[in-house]
Amino acid sequence: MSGSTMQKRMLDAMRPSALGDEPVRWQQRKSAQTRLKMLEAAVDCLVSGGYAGLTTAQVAERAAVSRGAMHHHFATRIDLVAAVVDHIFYQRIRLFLDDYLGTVAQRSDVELIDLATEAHWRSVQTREYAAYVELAVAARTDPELNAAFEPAARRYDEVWTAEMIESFPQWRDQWHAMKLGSDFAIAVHSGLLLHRPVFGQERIDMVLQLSMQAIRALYKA
Amino acid sequence: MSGSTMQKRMLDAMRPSALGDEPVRWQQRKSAQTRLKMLEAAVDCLVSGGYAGLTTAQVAERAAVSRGAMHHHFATRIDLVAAVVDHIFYQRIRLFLDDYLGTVAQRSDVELIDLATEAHWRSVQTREYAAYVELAVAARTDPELNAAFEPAARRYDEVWTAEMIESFPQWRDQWHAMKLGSDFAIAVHSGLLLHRPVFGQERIDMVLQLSMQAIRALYKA
DNA sequence: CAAATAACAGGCGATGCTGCCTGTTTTATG
DNA sequence: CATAAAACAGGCAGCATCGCCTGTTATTTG
Repeated sequence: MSGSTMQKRMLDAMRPSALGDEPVRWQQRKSAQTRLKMLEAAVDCLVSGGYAGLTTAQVAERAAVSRGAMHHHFATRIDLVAAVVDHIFYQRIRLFLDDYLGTVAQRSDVELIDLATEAHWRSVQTREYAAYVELAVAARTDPELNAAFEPAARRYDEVWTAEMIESFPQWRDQWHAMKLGSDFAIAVHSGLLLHRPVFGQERIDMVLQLSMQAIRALYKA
Repeated sequence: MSGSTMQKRMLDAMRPSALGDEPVRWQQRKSAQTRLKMLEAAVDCLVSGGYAGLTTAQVAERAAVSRGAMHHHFATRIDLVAAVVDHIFYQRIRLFLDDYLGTVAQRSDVELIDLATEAHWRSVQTREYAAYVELAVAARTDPELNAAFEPAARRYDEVWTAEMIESFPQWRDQWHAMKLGSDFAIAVHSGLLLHRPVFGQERIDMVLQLSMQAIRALYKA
């Protein structure tokens, strides 16, 4: 299984429906470009102001587009939010793969788990993950957001699981352990991120080390 | 070290300055009662509507007090928020101790770690922890809130650490390991809470089991 | 080249929140 | 009992945001 095949399959599975084939018309290209500019501005708003800071006026200002253009692409705020949700999950997959696949060349099987775990820890420190956390937390108390968020989150989880089974056929007989290790890493890393301001780097590193030991022990058993 | 002594010491360390000695005047008692009613209403708002849902109007309505009474006790919204922060940390300590100390009677030393870990997992499933998460996440993007939250969070962490050393003198020589286990449990549990809607109970239980093994292994080493 | 359509610009009223303000009632004090 | 002070009630202006609306420009198509 080549890295590029894996990358293509996962990205296809998570690609927002709005991003179909590459358009040829100038208008459509410009439109898609403006749309992307607004989505990136929305991520900026999420990171700097949280879900409450994701307002149509703020996004329009950051993206340097008029409120009219905003309304043309996203009729209501929740339409924008739904697009941002898809965009964030897509970017999370894309950025993780870019990072991880750049490290796996010429490595042995056992090293891959460590590399994947380390890549995951790096991935939670990105602005995209910060935006994801804002959405995930806000979705717990906002039914409209949750209606867009939870299905996307479930699909992301399914793609993640399926890919793990496909990409590591050598461990197919113990994929339950792989899934457990993945869930474990996800929980530890996001929890560490939440408590980072209080814990500080030193205690973070200690917990990361302990977690890695637990994951390695899981594969030996 | 008796449980009640430990309980008193920790609660004293985290008690909000507003809660001094028990007042005797009717007015002051009524005032403190109203104040508490507003703080509890604020927690309700946090849990059901997130930090953005913590508005002065909503809190006043839930607490069934006028906006004038609200303003009398908390001149500005941020004053209310700061009081809520202290209230939440105090309640977290109080509820955890109520739970944990109710389970430690007649138990051996090694069991205490398991019991404390289980009590901690229960504590993150309370409405008070849900409110804490809302505040912790919002504090990352709201400087005013962070100015009230981070000092309180650090103090909570210090009280927690100091108490661990005081309460388990038999393991004083390996308190670094204890601290690491505590940090680890905190990270795993809060991370699991965030991903609970996607993971589901079964995978949650698996990760909890794996985490407990890692903690036990930590104490054997 | 003309008609149609897509992309974009900006304004308006409604809504909800905040801070402040002026009264009213209840309790404490000399 | 009179006065002060605390606790509480409710209203009003300022501000930001949202959804919707009417124009304007640029591109496509017959």
